[in-house]
Amino acid sequence: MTLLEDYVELIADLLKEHGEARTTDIARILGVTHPTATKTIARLRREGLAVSRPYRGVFLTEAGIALADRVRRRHRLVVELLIAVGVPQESAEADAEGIEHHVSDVTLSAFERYLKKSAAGGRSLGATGKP
Amino acid sequence: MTLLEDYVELIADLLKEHGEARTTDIARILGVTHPTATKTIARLRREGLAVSRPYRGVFLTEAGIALADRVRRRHRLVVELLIAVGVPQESAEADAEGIEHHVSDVTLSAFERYLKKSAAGGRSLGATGKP
DNA sequence: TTCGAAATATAGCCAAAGCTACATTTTCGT
DNA sequence: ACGAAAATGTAGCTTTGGCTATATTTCGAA
Ligand SMILES: [Mn+2]
Ligand SMILES: [Mn+2]
Ligand SMILES: [Mn+2]
Ligand SMILES: [Mn+2]
Repeated sequence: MTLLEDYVELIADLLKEHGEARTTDIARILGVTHPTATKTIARLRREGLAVSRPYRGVFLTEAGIALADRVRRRHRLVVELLIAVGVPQESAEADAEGIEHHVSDVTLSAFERYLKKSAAGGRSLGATGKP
Repeated sequence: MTLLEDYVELIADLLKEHGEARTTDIARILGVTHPTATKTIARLRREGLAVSRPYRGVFLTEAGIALADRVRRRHRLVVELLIAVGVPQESAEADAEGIEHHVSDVTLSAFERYLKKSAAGGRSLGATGKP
């Protein structure tokens, strides 16, 4: 289940890394068929998050860029939190993809505080191996 | 977004507490309209998780009960984990409702280990107030 | 330059989770 | 016992995220 937010995040990445974001690449990377990607891109346009012309790539609007930034930050914090409490990296990456979309701002702030604390003195908890 | 799993969990609770699970109560508690609840209950029947006869209540099959148990346990662990890392209780309860559906078994095991550890010696991290 | 491959577009279908509107059946109070 | 209120059922619509099949356009290699 790839949400609209994930498209925005990926498109921002592709634009930064390759200067372009093509439908085929988006579909392949997200593991969906290209009509599915096309339809979602149409929604991005409708909602003012992206612009695109037929047979040319997709580009983000200011609003799209802002959303991508927020989504990416939240994604990273969720992965880090999961790893910090001892979730194996692979599971953390996989589960974060779903979990991230249900993390409120309040919860995200708590994650940030926790990560700051555990980066400092929290040596006894989390992904430090077997007891 | 109330998933099938949440219906099963709630129906199990209602059956345990009141001996019956009525469509109206299910709908009211989940905050959906009754046709939505009815439709989901039909899916529960189709998938062998519940039985029901017109105008009588809903009951869970063995499979339904088993699912309810797993879902409830996972729900509780997610809430506890969130609280343990410092998420305010209200946000923990609210966000867990969405997060729970994306927590794999591996991640859930990690949550369990973490909670066991932090119950023992992890006094410096989590919901212990301001530093 | 041209033709085949790759990319893109479009049409039409599905399931889950939601809604409103309306019909029917139970239940309950008088 | 009866009628109104409550509960339940049903029809039909929406959105999001999927799919397959088919048409069209663009691109690249010979
Ligand atoms: Mn995601
Ligand atoms: Mn993500
Ligand atoms: Mn839930
Ligand atoms: Mn739940």
